[in-house]
Amino acid sequence: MTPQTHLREQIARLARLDAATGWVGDLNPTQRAAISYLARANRFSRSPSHLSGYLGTTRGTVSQTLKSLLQKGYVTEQRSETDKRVISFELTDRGQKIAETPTPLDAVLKELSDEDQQSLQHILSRAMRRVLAQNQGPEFGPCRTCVYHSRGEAGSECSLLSVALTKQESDQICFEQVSA
Amino acid sequence: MTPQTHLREQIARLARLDAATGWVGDLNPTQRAAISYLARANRFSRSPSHLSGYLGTTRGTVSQTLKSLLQKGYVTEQRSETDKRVISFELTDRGQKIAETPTPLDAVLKELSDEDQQSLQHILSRAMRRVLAQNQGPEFGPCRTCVYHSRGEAGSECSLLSVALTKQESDQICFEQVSA
DNA sequence: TGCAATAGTATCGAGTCGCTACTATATGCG
DNA sequence: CGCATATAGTAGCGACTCGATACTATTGCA
Repeated sequence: MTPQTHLREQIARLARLDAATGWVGDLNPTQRAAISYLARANRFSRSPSHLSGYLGTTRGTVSQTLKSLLQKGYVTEQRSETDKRVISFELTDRGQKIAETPTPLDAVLKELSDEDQQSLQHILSRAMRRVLAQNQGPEFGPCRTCVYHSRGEAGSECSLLSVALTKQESDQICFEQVSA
Repeated sequence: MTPQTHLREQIARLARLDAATGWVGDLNPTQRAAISYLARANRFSRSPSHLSGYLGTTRGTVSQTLKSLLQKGYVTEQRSETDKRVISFELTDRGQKIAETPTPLDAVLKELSDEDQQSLQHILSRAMRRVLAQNQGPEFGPCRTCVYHSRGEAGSECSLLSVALTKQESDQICFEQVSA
């Protein structure tokens, strides 16, 4: 077995074990991942299409996932005014609470030294960028790191969509984001 | 969002994207994980129970997974002589071929610097040990790193099960393994 | 000998997931 | 303008995962 395969198995196993032990209430791992995404994504990026891009699955599957989250009261949906094909989802208080609940893996990662956490962060980001380049998928990074992000006097702005951004919004992730 | 949550999401997303893009033929991610495990586990550790311990799932689920792999010709099963409750699975040539096929994530990890690969290895191992300690599950490390492993003149031996081990077997993983 | 522990399986219901087919809306081009 | 094409989302199918529960067969211990 190559060292890369060993690494890959470790990553997969960590994710799997966290998913297995991290069930909260009636949410399976995918449903929880969807909630995590909605908690981080900005208002332009909370549609089924974007979620499927982030999760690496199809729109059909995501549609089902969101339908069940809707039925269980974790999210609400709203059709866009400007483009009537688009639906934007939002977390309810109940969903927000789930997003803020740490998993067993969170606790373990917190116990690592700051140095280890930073290295891990950097190495995983590098790997992630390469995977995404291979998939030709968007990065979903935060606005503040984007080439279209410009800091004005009264706040920041997205020069691509021509909208003002609050400080909070600059930290949210966006499907259009391109690392500067 | 805490930095740990960000790390956890990166791990989960990498695993998810690899699973999504890494379909080989008619095998889903779990089925592939099962094949990877069987390729690495020694002859004492290739039963449904051990696989379920490794994957963090239940015996019932694993039983189904192995049944479908059996039907599709990736594995064969054999009842143990000594304990007639136990079934040991083995990869067919077809299964072996799958285990040796690298995934997209393998390729990406290979492009990382040797230093990054080593750091990642160490940090993930540390995290894994803590997760397993929390779950009270076995490590499934290779025999050669085990407290019960003793190197004799003609080869190595497992002092727990009292069996001689070939060089190859010392590199396989075992459900009884306890890091020295 | 008898009873608890263990290994594995069957079955159920909810859900994932790729796939194909479908509807509705938007957009580009002649 | 009008029509073709692209895009957003959904419905339904079949294979499968997964937790849960209930079950059989075998083993081990008191």
